[in-house]
Amino acid sequence: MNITTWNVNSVRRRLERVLEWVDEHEPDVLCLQELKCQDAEFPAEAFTSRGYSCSVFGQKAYNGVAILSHRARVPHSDVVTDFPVPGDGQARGIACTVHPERCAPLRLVNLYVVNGGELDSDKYSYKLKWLDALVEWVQAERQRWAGPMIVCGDFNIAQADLDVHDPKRWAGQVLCTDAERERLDRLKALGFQDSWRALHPAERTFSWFDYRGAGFDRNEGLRIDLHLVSGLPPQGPIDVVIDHDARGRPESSDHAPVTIFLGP
DNA sequence: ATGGCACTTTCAAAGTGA
Repeated sequence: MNITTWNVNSVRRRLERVLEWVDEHEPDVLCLQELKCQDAEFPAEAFTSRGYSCSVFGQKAYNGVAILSHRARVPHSDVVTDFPVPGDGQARGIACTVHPERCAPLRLVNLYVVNGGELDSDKYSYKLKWLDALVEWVQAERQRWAGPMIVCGDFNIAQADLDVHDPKRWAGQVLCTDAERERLDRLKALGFQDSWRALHPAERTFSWFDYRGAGFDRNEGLRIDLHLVSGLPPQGPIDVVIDHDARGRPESSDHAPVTIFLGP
């Protein structure tokens, strides 16, 4: 069983790249962020014809999240959207239960965390408020659901300096502030572990690279796309892969797809 | 301090991203 998270930076603009990747990797579950389209514009047919069912929470021009799962191998159910701040007009959260053939059902949360703009902006204060609401929401969800849970997505927070190509340059900048990191710490304190970091305790690798300044070619980026896992079987994730090949292709998203592999 | 690049809206300059 595997679950991919990928900020695609416009699903319509990126459709060929995404389908190419799906055909190559045949993921069981695909969590997308930054669709940048409304539900009706989501290219569902391209995915349903490949065997996936699509749950979409879209928005015009900005944000937008979706969970796709292979309907034969891993059907999904019990979809909820519009959290953790219901009615804010920002499509940033979608959750469901996935039902793998040979493991226990798993609650899956797909997030596009607020970016935050500049430190002195309303966007940044909203990001902190949104993260506070997220901690509350996940805590409640954890109480509703006793089984394994994964919270994945584009977190727009580099948790530690080891997740940053140039920590001095990024010190105190949005995505790296203590206030954001403190909220991510509180989320993890609910019983979640950053699966990639748990498997690679000292490695400096990134999931996002700026289009500007040839960030990818210079390996200058941030690791902000995560799978936080809770209540998995003792052996935990078998592997987590950040697909730099996909990021390096022409007309790619500025984020790489990140996939967690769970047994069996 | 600023721009670099990419995307969307609705046709062109501005807002957003990270």
